[in-house]
Amino acid sequence: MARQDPGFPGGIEETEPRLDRAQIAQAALDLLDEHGFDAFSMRKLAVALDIKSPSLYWHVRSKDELFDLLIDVVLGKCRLPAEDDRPWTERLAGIGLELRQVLLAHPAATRLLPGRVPFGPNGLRLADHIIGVLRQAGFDNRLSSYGYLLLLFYVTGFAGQEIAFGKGPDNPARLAQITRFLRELPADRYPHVTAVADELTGAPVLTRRFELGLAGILNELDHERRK
Amino acid sequence: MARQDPGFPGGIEETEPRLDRAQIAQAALDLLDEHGFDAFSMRKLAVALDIKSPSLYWHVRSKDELFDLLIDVVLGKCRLPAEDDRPWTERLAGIGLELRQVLLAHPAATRLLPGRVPFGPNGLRLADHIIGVLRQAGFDNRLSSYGYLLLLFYVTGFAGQEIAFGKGPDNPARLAQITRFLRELPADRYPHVTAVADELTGAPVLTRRFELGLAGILNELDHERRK
DNA sequence: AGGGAGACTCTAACATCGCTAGGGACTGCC
DNA sequence: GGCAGTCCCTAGCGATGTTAGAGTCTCCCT
Repeated sequence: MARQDPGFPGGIEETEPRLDRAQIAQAALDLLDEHGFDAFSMRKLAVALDIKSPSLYWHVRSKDELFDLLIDVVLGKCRLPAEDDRPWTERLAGIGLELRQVLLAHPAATRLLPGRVPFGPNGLRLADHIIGVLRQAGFDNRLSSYGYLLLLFYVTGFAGQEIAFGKGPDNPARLAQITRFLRELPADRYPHVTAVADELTGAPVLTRRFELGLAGILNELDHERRK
Repeated sequence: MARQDPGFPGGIEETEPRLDRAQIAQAALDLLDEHGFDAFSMRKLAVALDIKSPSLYWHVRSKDELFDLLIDVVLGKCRLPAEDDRPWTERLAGIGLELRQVLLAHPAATRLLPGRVPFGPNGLRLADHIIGVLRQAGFDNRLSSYGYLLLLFYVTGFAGQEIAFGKGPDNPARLAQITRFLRELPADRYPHVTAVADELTGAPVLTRRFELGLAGILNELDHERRK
């Protein structure tokens, strides 16, 4: 009989110390990091684990479930600071930056996040932490859940697009390709794009932009509370 | 010899009225809309077009390039209002809402957007419009490009996650599944998540939350200019 | 009129993929 | 001794993205 796991994909395991699921997910993440998303397959993962590919399916229901586990491994790398007395905006901004950095460190895995609900054990721990910060700051349940989703959506969306633009730790070639493309555009048809082409792809780091939008979201959340 | 297209994927075609690329992309979008992402394949697309699958490769370099074209078709559905005298924040907020709505109307296609640079003809038209609004409002080139990327990243990220949570036009079942899962969580381990579980998945529409974050981003952009 | 160059499609096939069926070996418990 | 569970295997199915290469049709140039 196949090994069981709870009803929700990527969900909680009732007996924690399952040896192999963690190992498999980690190996998959390593493969993804090293060779990229397109080069990944269950068969290659099996080779990396010195196993035949069908054996994987005793531990994991499907490739998709593996990806859920893998996302949770990534989220587990997010360090959550212990409770402190900084203002909540500062604490959440820190978490946002941390999450973005973790995602950027695993570009191939980040491509899997959109379209998934990150509610494995580590994802839930992250969610609980964020919602906890908001509730302790005096937000009601409704606004706390707003805040969590906004933060999550913003960070994953930003990081995902950031990777697409080639601003992962690697891949400056991709950025150069985009820049060249934008420069060669007909200026009469896209006057504004061509005018700002260098600024669009220029700055090698988007951190400033990221912080800008993040601060805006947190401010707005604050205003909403005072209303 | 294979049909040519410019160096950048999803880029501009030099002679506009290519008959079949548009038809193929539209048919692919229809297939995606109707049967979802996982059910899509080049062979099925060929059947839908009453063609054998290898013939597709005369028009399109690869499945990936097809996806680029397809994204651009979706972005083309974004209606851009003619120039008016509303304040720039209002104009951009309108575009953001419009873009989100267009993406939500094509959930399967939206899953393709993260990880891609949306610089087909329609994507560029959209970019030029947004950057144009900002520049006319007095933003310099740097902040205008900031603003465009922020808006784009935020909207695509939000819509993508929104779809993941099952809040597309369809799929209330998915949402119910998540709610049930959250309710059954151990409250001692995830006290905050379980406390706000109903609020997290409750409201059937996220528009309010979307607008909240969007307003925050635009406000922050405004502050940045005044500095 | 003839010929050649595309444009567009086809058949055939390759390598790879996710995944299932079914069975063997090992362990520990009644 | 046997039963149940755990974990891995071999074999193979059906589907996928893509390439090779040849066929047909149209149109233009001489």
